[in-house]
Amino acid sequence: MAKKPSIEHTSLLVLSLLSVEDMYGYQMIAELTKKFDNTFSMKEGTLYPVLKGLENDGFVEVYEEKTESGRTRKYYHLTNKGRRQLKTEAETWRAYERAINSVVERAVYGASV
Amino acid sequence: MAKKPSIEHTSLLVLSLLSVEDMYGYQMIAELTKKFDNTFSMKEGTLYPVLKGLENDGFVEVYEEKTESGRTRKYYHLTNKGRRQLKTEAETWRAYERAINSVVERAVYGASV
DNA sequence: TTGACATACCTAGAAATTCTAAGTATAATA
DNA sequence: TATTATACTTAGAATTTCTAGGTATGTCAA
Repeated sequence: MAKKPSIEHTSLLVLSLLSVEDMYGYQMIAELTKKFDNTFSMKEGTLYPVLKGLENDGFVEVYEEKTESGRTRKYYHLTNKGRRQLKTEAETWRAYERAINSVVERAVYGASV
Repeated sequence: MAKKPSIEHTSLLVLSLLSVEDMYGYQMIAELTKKFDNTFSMKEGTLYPVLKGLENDGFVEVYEEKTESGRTRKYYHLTNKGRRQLKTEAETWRAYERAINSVVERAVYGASV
């Protein structure tokens, strides 16, 4: 249901996270794992290709930074174009959510014994 | 994000509709098209294979009925097993919805000119 | 009665997204 | 020094949905 491309949960989540602060991939997964407490989880094999796509579309910019320990991380920064995209995707999500709920809320769960 | 099989929007919507009354495929599409006013639409190529799957899983039962005009329709009836499945899928959907929203609601849309 | 259109259902193959299951490399720790 | 945690990457498979056809019947106008 609903053209897949119009929902795009992964990019919506990533753009939302990046609208607050710059983050690196592994950190996003940790953040989401916490919020989604065990129920759902974003896989690395899902995230990294999506990040590459967001970069290609100009929605995020990448820069490398070293920790004190010397480890290198790739930080992602939301561009203005990315922020507009976030707004669009968030609106699409909300419309989709409302539509699903308008059907699900009417559902009758009572056992029809 | 989120194992596809755990969301299953199409079956959630179908089971929800059938929890209220028996319906036939074409009717479900008409119903959903109305509720989703133009934003999303369930395609026949999506619905009918899903109905077949729900039948195989014992979530729905099929029977044929003729209209006064003579046209034959295949009506779908929700079984008790299907009703339990609906409950499960609705709970999964709500958990998923909450999780997504907990991230999206924190998003900052203000242009960072 | 013929053609056009709406209803009603079906299906194969493609497209899109996500997952699995590896792999590489470095830092921390035990 | 070996193991674990961090951090990123990728190929191929799995799953869901869409595209784009197809069949068949009933209605209605010309």
